[in-house]
Amino acid sequence: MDRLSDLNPQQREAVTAAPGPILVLAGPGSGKTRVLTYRLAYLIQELKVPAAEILALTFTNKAAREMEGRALSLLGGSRATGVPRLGTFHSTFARILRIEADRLPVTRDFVIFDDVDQLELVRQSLKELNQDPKQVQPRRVLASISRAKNEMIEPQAFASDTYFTEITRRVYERYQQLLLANNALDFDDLLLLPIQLFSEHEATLHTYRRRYPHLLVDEFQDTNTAQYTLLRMLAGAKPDLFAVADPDQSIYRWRGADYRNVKRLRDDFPDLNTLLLEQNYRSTQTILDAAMAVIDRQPDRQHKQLFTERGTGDPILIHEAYDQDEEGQFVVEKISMLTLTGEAEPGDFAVMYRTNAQSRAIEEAFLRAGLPYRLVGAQRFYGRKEVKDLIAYLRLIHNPVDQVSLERAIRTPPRGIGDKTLAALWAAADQAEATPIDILLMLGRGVEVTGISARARTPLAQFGALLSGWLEIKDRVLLDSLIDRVLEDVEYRGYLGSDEDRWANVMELRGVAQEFSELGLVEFLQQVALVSDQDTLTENLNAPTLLTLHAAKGLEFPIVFIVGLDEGELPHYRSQDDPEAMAEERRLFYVGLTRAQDRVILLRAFRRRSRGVSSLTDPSRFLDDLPADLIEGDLIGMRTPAQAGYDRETSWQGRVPAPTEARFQAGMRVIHPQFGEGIVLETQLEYDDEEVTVNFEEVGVKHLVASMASLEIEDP
DNA sequence: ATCACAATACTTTTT
DNA sequence: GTATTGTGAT
Repeated sequence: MDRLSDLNPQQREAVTAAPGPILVLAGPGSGKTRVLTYRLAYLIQELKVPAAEILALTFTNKAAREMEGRALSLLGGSRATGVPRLGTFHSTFARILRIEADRLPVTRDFVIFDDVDQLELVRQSLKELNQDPKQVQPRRVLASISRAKNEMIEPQAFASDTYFTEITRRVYERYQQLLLANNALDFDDLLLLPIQLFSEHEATLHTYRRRYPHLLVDEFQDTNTAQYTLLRMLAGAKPDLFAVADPDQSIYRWRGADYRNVKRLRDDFPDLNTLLLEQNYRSTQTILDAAMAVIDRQPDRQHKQLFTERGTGDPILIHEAYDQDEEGQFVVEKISMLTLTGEAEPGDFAVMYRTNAQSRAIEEAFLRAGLPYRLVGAQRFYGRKEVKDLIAYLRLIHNPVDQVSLERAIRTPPRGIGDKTLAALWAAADQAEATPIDILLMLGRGVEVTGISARARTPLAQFGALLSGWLEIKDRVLLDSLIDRVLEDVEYRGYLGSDEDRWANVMELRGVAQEFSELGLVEFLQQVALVSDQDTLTENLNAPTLLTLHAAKGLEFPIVFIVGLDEGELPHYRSQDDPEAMAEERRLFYVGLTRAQDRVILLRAFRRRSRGVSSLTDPSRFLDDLPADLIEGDLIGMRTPAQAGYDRETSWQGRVPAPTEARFQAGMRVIHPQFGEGIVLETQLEYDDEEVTVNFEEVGVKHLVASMASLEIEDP
């Protein structure tokens, strides 16, 4: 292969390794995706493997598409041997399930339930079990069920040692029944069912083993038990398996990902060929040193010496803003400055945060400045009400036993059908041993149905008539015409009123449907369920990108801002008492740092608003791990002992009464052990403390808490 | 009986 | 700031 000279010796060794079980342990920015793509091309061009025998699995659609693009350009026009199969775990096995639907408890028209639909089923199950949704949180139950499914634990095997787990076990059982009754699968089923299928029908497993003797896996450290099991099944005893992994970038533990699968792979394949990629092609040495300092604090971890030939580069800038609004303002100002001086383009910047909710303050800063930005994810397009409404109609038309969609569609827009009418409809369906859809269609034709009152009949019959019209044309007209007809029939535009934004979303979805006209409703609905908007990054806009640290994995930017480096935010407070979760927060910070090519700018806010209340924050513990010689900025030595504040607030005796009078006054000269002398600009009494703004001669304006910052009034 | 609006509780990360 | 539940008007 002529392009092999593009690679360094380590990369070349990996790409040209003899077929067999191969694990490439790679650091960030070491060209993982590149190696994976070259391997794909190498198999086809040098080893003459028919492309159709290669199955490449990724976690995101973005990664799959990127690989596809790179591979195509690498292979040129030589695709005579077919096309490699490239896709996410979920979409790949969803496809296989449709092919093998005869052996499944669902038909090949099954729909995929997203988290909102799943939650609906959990609520329904809880109601049937006479559980108060206030006492047993549906979200918790669902999370617990999902965890079990990722670990391949069936309802019967689910351990129920507490009241909560017993409830969960029963809900789990009922939830599975409801899914099947709706002819639906959830995300976890897309992996679980293939496992069941393969273990029950060995011949089928062998068919797929023969079809794809060559496996490629990206981000192997993110596999969960179900995914690992599937890989092992497909791999067989003597596999050609090429996996790339970076355990330090494992950030999906909450989704069942287990980086220990890397170790399991070693145990399961004793002849595993493990290769290392340590040279980094992305970042400056300063950034790598900082990142290593952060990740080396992790216990039980093999040290990786990351190195680059890019030189030292700029120090890492740390800034403490007053609150989240000022944090956003600082980001925007910094970007404007660096763009104006010509040091960078708007598209060179990324702003990363722990939670989607944090994007708001940043967005507002951009909006105030009148500057454009790109937002990844956040308010998910497919999660919007208007979008879900339309999808509910389409799902109902495609799969009439989908009761979750029926309930949603029949209620929106409001047409005089409420709880009582629906209850009557379900009851009538039960009695007639038919589906609610059958009853609706009958009513639509003017047939009398016992159990349906005169009052309920009119709106139900009207809806039934509309439905029968849609079912009749669904196979004859193109997808976008079907959508137009539905929207028109239910007067959806009128329902939205003058909300142009929401109508625009509906039209955008119609636009996506238009692209799927050829492929049809099944493919469209699957796409809608499995493709998240995390993947829909508009490439052509030259503007800063706003995204979560999770969404940032696999990407790189010249200049990276990470905001919200406060205790409770990053690390997130939900990870506080679980060491494994805390370790993951650290890896998340590591991932963020290593996205940067040239510069990293870290921000934290002294005061932060969450849940409506504004409170003071402590700087993130991760800031302490950055070597002093790599950083510059105004936070150095600022970290306050977190416990000092806690002790006072939680003990009864030592409770400090709220100061009734400010000790400091504007204009006073004060002295601070670290910051030196300064003048008080402003003071403010805050529930049990005094907040002082001081302009220090040496270090500029600082916000301090009087009781904690040993601030002294200077004698005149 | 249904629907709009107000009050209330809750808030990680994503296929 | 948002999802869910409760209440009062139609």
